[in-house]
Order: sequence, then C-alpha cells, then structure tokens
Amino acid sequence: MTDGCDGEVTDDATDDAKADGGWTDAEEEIMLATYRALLEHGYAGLSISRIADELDKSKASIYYHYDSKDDLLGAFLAYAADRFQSSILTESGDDPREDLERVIEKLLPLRPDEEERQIQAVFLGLRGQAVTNATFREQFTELDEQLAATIREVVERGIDEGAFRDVDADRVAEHVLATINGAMYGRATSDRETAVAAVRVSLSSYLDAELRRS
Amino acid sequence: MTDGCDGEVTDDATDDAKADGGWTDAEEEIMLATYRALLEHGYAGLSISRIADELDKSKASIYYHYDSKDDLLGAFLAYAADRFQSSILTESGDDPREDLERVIEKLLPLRPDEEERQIQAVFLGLRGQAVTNATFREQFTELDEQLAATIREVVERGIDEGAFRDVDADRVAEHVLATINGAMYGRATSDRETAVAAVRVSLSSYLDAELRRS
DNA sequence: GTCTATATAAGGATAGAC
DNA sequence: GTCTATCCTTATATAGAC
Repeated sequence: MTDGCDGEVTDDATDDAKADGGWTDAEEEIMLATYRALLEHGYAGLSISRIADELDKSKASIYYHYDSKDDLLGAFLAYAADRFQSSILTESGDDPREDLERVIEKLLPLRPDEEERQIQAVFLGLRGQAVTNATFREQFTELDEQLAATIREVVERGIDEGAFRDVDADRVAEHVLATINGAMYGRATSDRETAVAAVRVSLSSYLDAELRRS
Repeated sequence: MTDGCDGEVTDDATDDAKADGGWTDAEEEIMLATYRALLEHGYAGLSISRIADELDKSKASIYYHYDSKDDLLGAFLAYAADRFQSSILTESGDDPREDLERVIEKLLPLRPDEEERQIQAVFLGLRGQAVTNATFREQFTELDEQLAATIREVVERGIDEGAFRDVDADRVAEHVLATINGAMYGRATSDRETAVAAVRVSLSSYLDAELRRS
C-alpha cells in the first residue's frame, strides 16, 4: 500500500504539485473516478476497468500510479477518510451543548442532500469490507477513535465550564457515537426513514437529561 | 430469486423432506457451505467455486438448485435472517426490564463466543451490500422492523403493567436499536473492544433513567 | 505519463453423460 | 442430482510503443 509516488516529498511547485493531502493531480483524478465508480457499482462491482471508464484515461495509466487494486483501495480509503474527518472536525462555538448538536447534525443530518447521502453510502460500503480486510479495519478504528475523542472533548469542556453535570465523558461519547453510527448504518442499508428522525429526537432528549445541570 | 424447487409445496415426507424453514437437505448443505465460504473469504471474495470447495460437491450441482449466484444469495439471506430472528425472539419472562436486558445481551453480548462473532461478521458483511442491492435492503428493512417491534412491545408491556413511565415506546425502541446496531457494527468493523462495554453500561443506565418510575 | 495490445487467471453459467 | 468438460466474459496486471 504505497502511494505510488517516487519519493517526492518536498513542497516546491513541480508540474504535478501535490495538494494538501499529498496527492498529485493525476492521483486525485483517479480518486474521484474511484468515488464515482463506487457510487455506481458498489464495492462488490468495483473494478479497474470501471474506474477507468469514469476517468478519461486507460486502465494501464492507473497501474502507473498504483501497484495493484489493493494499493489503490488503500489510498482511496485514506483519501476519503481525510476528507470525511476534515468535514466533521469544524470549528466549535462557545456553547458545548450546541457543539454536540452540530456534530450530530453533521454525521446524521435530518434531511441529507444527495451528496451527503452518497458520501455516506460509499463510506458504509467500504466499511462493510473492514469485516474481512485488516487494512480497512485499522482505518475505521482510527476514524471512530477520532470521532469518539471529538465528542468526548466537547463533553469534557462542558463539564469544566460548569455547563454539564460531572458525567463520565467517555461513556457518554461512546453512547452517542454508537447511536449515530447505528442510525447512519440503518439509513444506508434499509428503508426505515422515520427511524432516523426518532433517533435524533431521542438522542437530544437523552443528552438533555444526562448533561443538564438541574 | 426462486427457491430452486419445482413446485414442491406439500408436507409429506419425500426423499428430500423439507425442513421447517422450507429447505431440502441438499439446499441446507449449500447454505452451510455458503456460510463457511463467507466466513473465510468475505462477501467480496465469495464465488460459486469457493462455495463448492466448502461443499463436497461440484459447482454444477449448485446450479441445479439455484438459477444464479444472485438467486443463491437471496436464498442465503432469507435462510440466515430466519435463523437470526428465531435466535432473538425467544420467550419472555415476567419482568419487562429484564426482557430488555435479555434482548440487548442477545444482540450485543458482552463476551461473545467465537460462533456469535462469526454469525455477526457474516451478517454485517451481507448488510454492507444492502447499500447497493435492493433485494438485500428489503430483507434488512424487514429485519430491523421486527427487532424494533420486539423492543417496542416489551416497553409497551412495561408501561401497561405500570412498571415503566409512560414514555414514547417507539422513540425508545428506535434509540435502543440504533445504539445496539451501531455498537455491533463497530465491533465487527473496528478494533475498539472497550467501546462495546461502555455502550452496554450507558445503554442500561439510559433505560433505567428513562423508564423507571420515580 | 499515457496508450494499445495482450498474457493469464477466475468467475458465472451451461451441455450432456451417468 | 451430481459429475466432467467447456464456453464466454470479465478481471488483474504487464509489455512495449510513443
């Protein structure tokens, strides 16, 4: 699982200047094509040919940048995780209770637009592979770890500031994360649309009861 | 997605008498071989050849019983869902609060044995496909619907009997189901083992706070 | 860096014997 | 019902020209 790049580490502007994350233009095009192919065909139907179809380049050019399909998939997961995380870990306001709602709304939007639905569908499709793919497992372990930490830190801040009761922040964070993940997962893999709304309501009332000082 | 059986509907004991669920012996052998193949190779690595390897029969014999791989997969999901449900919907005791804990422990065991882990891994692997497979989606929609109904009914019974406060049973059921599903999903697709324990503790304390009459 | 052409393997599915 | 043999398609991956 290398990045297919021949030792280019410096930051100076070459023809293929790396973007922030560390991908050349060509590589990013491949990542985007992979994303579109996953959307259309799902993980089970993903092939190098299908990715090439979404790209306006040939299959062989993909193998110039990535050693194998596994290599490409590993890179794609890193790419997707990077973008996913930076979309969640936004700036925080001054009310921790509002920050919690913001995180929840980001991860489990009440009315997701088409793009949000698609991103989550692709993500969950990949995550399903983590059951049998060790590399994927590690990535998702790290991702959940980060999300849990984010939630935990907001709760801890609320406690420190005196806005919340002195609860076990870790326990609350794991509860919230599991509930969000479960509802997200349910939304992507079933047609029980009303379930998400019920969970959102229940989660908010849980947090009010658990955190609010009386 | 037929069952590959030529109109046999009656119950009399033929040479290939159907078992309870409606599968002949040969079909059940194929289902078990499919299960083993999924365990070993995951959904993405599942092939008719691999199933035949787990069976002591040839690929062609599988096609005698099922028209296509899709057909077989549909049958397998029905088979697995059937067994999964009947393992959850066990007899209920007289204390609704204990019944809730029993359902939770069934779905999210604190210390799952190897078989429980495997069943959940296979299940989650299949569920991941529901993102892009309509037939799978319908099956998992139905399954979640049943689980939610089971939980809701226990809560409603508790309310009727005066053991619980008069909460919104549907809301509570959806919350519990999402939290269980999220933790189950996390356990199968990441290595955050302590997360499940935290969720179990938090879920119990949530139910105590939400349901207990004061 | 990208292309065309191709090697090689594996997969789904069928034919026809028993 | 099950087998062997086979067809056809698709997949991953590479070779070599430009």
